[in-house]
Amino acid sequence: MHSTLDELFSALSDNTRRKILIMLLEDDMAVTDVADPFDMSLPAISKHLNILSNAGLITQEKRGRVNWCKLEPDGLRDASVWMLGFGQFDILDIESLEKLIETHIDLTQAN
Amino acid sequence: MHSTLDELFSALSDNTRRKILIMLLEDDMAVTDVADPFDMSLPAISKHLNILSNAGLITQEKRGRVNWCKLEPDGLRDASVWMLGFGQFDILDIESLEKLIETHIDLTQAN
DNA sequence: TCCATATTTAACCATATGGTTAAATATGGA
DNA sequence: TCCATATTTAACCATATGGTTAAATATGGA
Repeated sequence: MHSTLDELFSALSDNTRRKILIMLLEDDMAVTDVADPFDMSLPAISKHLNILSNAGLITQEKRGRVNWCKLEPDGLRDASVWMLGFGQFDILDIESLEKLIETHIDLTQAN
Repeated sequence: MHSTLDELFSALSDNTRRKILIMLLEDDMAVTDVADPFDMSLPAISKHLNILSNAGLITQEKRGRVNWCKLEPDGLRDASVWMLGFGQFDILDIESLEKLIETHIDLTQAN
């Protein structure tokens, strides 16, 4: 639950783990299916998934033999907050931020 | 120059380095002054500064005996872009984003 | 010229990280 | 009951990381 910024940024610092996060953006996945596209052993993937869990970026839920992995929506929050707090957010151009907000408002009103 | 996301997130995953970045937000600093608040040897700080440099988060400029460290304004860009691309930006509440934009616009018009 | 100051380099060390293979564990299903 | 499937655990390994102290280097200034 209470993962540190160290754990968060450290979890994000590996390309395999970032790819896994992107995959989980699509849908929840079983460990074996997460491992499939990688040229790497199952235990290695299992370890990566543990690291992502401990960082609070995913959750895992065992149903039967299958351990389902799903993205934790708030996982990136603390990292984003740190970066915002860092005050360097002018790095993102305002237009794309405004678009993001419009999109968000549209979605909000649609619900 | 071309630092990878691995290097970037990895550089951010250490609290000493994050503190150094925050310090440099205030002003450029000499290596010795950066080291001052930390209970750590100068060579250790020197290594941290190298890691930050390689990640593109700071630049160093030697003038005389003194190596001046300064924040690289675009350093966090790639990390932010990845996080935005990840599409999880609803994690930040819209109001604070809007405030950020207003502030930015104010600053822009003031210039 | 010679000492002080600022910083890096070298050599080292303990622990962490990211991978492996082999074995163990747990559940599903014939 | 017994085999297959899904996954983790254990033991191991090479390399990376974050720290240390001692020595080297380079510049400034009396």
